Amino acid sequence: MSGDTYHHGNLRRAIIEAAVGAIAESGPAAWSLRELARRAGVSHAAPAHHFGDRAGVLTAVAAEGYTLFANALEAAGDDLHEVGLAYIRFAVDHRPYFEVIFRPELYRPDDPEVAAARARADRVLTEGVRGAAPDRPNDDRTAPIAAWSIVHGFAHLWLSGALPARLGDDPVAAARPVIRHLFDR
Amino acid sequence: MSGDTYHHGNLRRAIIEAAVGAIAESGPAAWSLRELARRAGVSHAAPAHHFGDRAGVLTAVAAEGYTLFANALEAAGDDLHEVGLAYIRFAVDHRPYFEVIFRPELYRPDDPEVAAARARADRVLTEGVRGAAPDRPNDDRTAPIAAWSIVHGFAHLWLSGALPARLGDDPVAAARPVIRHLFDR
DNA sequence: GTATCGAACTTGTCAATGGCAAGATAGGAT
DNA sequence: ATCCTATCTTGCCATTGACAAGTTCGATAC
Repeated sequence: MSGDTYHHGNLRRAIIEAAVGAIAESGPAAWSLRELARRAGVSHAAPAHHFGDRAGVLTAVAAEGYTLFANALEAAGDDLHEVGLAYIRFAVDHRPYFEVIFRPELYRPDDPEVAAARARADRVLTEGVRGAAPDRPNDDRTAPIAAWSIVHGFAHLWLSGALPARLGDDPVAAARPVIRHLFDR
Repeated sequence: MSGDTYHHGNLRRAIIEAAVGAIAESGPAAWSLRELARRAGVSHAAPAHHFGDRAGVLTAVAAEGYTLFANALEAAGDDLHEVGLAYIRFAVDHRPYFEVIFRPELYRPDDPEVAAARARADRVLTEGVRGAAPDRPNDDRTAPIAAWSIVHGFAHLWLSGALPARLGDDPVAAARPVIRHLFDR
C-alpha cells in the first residue's frame, strides 16, 4: 500500500465520488465544497488540500469523465452506428461526467490529463469514423461532424427533457431510428 | 404611463438585462443577485422584490428567451434548412438565452409564460417541419427529431468550443454543409 | 527506538452571498 | 389631505469559497 490509507484512506477519491454524486443529484453547479467535505466526513477545508478550489474538483471530474468517455467510444469499434449509440449511452449512463466535460468554463481545460483524454475522444469523433458517408468523397470532413452533431444533439436534448415523451424511456432505442436518418439510405 | 417610471424607472427590465449581460460574460451560474443589483444601481435586496430568488430571475430570462427563440424559428418560414440555420443563428446570436432555456434545472419550467413560449417553439421543431424526409412516409415522426438533434448538437458543440478550429469562425456557414448531410440527397 | 520530515488534514477567520424581515418612500386613488 | 399599495432600502443571519496557521501521523534515516 502506498499512501492509500492515510488519515482518511483515500480522500481524493472520496471527494471525486462525492462530487459526481452531488452533480448527479442536482447538476454541476448546485453543490459546495463544504458539502463534499461533509459527505466524505472530513473538515471543511480538506478538499482544498487536494484540489485547490472548486474548479480543481471539476477538473478532476472532467479528466476522469473524458477518460471514461474516450474508453467507451473506443470500445464501440469502427461501426459508426455503434459509436453513435455508445455516445448516447455514455451521456445517459454517466450523466454527471457528460454534463461536466462539455462545459469547459467550469474547469481547467488546459489540464494535461484533461487534454490528453479529450484528444483521445476527439480522434474517434473527428477521424475514426471513416466510411461515414460511403457514397461521398472520402475527404468530406463534414460527415463526422454531422454524425457527432446528431448524436450529441439527441443526447443533450434527451438529458434536458426537451424531447417529446412519446419517444419512450429508453434513449438508446429511441435514438436508433433517429440517427438512421443520417446514414442509412 | 403605467408603473413604468417608479423609483428606478423599470427595474424589472434592468435586472433582466443585467442578468443576460452577466450570463453572456461568464455563463448562467457565475453571477450573483447582488451583482445584478449593483449593475442596476439599486440595493442588494431589490431584485428579490421582483423575482423572489435566483430561479425567479432565470425564469424571467427563460421566458423571454423562449419567446425570442419561437419568434426566430417561426420567422424562418417552412424551409427546413432555413429553420435549422435560424436555430443555430439564434444559439450564437442570443447565446445567454439559449444557454438558459435548455437548462430547466436552473429555472421554473412550469411558469406559464415559459411553458407557452416553449410550446410555440416545440410546435415548429416537432411538427412544423413536414417534408423533412420527402421520400419517407409522412408519419415518420423521427425525422423532425433528427433535424432538431443535428442542429442542436452542432450549436451546442460550437458554443462549448468542442468543434475543430478548421470549421472557421462563422457557425452558420460552417453548419450549412454539415446539416446538408441529413436531408439533401 | 527515536528524531526528523513532509504530506494529509483541522481550526480559525474573512469577505461575499442568498434569503428573509422590517422599515422607508412615493405614486395613485378616494 | 389622507390612505393605500407597490417599490425599494436597511439590517440581519446562516452558508460559502478561499486563505492562513496549526496539528496529526506515517515514513524514512540513523
